[in-house]
Amino acid sequence: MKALTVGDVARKTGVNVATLRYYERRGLIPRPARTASNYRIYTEDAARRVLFIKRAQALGFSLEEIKDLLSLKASPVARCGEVREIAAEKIRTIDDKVDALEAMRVALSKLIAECAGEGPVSDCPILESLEAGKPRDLH
Amino acid sequence: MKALTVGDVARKTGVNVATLRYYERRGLIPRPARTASNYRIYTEDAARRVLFIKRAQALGFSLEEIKDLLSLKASPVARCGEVREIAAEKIRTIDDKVDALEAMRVALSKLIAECAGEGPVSDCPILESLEAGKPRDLH
DNA sequence: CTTGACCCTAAAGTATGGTTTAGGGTTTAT
DNA sequence: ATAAACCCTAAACCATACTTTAGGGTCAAG
Repeated sequence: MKALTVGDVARKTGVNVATLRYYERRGLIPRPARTASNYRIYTEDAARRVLFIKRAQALGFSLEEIKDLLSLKASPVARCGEVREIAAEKIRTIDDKVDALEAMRVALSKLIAECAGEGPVSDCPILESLEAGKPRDLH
Repeated sequence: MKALTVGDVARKTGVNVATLRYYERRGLIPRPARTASNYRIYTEDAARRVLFIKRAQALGFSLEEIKDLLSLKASPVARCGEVREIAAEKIRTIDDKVDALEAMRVALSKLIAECAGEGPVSDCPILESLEAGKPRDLH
């Protein structure tokens, strides 16, 4: 396998070189070998690992969770069920976020529906409903 | 109207006293009058304003956006349509977030469906799909 | 008159995921 | 041999919304 510089890995994976060094500090990618002049030397494996990280991020995993996923992946005794449970838990937190956003959406839609969009803000039903003493059924 | 200390307002609104001082620094609530010993003296109005802020936050508005809403509210020339437009724009960003979360959810569900939850992680389809060279139809 | 509950300020810390800066070597092409 | 393009480190900075800490006054009850 051929040697890659930090810039090569950055280009291959689409991340900033500073980000690669940051991932290394965070323990998400192993410390690579170094040249005599102290330059990092990566293998293709490192680039693959960065892509793993990016994909997991796209699925909503935090760097800490990805770190857990990676150590699970490297563990000889870990069971597939553990990974599945992490994914299932992530779905639950996604659902919670969606529910919260939907509630906001519904509340905002109601307010907009009440607002003709005309007249001064002193008559604005949206602002009015945000004021104390007039708690509409926003929840 | 009777005078309220920062602690009174905190209790009435359910926020931390440090948060009230923070809102003041951020320009979300006006600087209140002070006693001879430099204690903040609030009116009921201030408490109402804090509740406005909390409600707007619950609808997904950031402190900066709430600041805009508050100045619009105080403006004699502002039109109700401006508030409506801000709310409409907020709905659009909420929808974008929901869409992104739904996409994650779908992708994770597919992965979980593929995983029997048994066997070592070396055979885990979830981890496999996150690896390079095996980009399933996650999007 | 002392003690505990409150108040004050400025500054630093928390969490998340990076990016930017400062200051300084190395490698590559011309 | 020199300039551009890269590499290195440590530390600071960005956004968001607060909380915590440190060090120090004030007020009400007993």
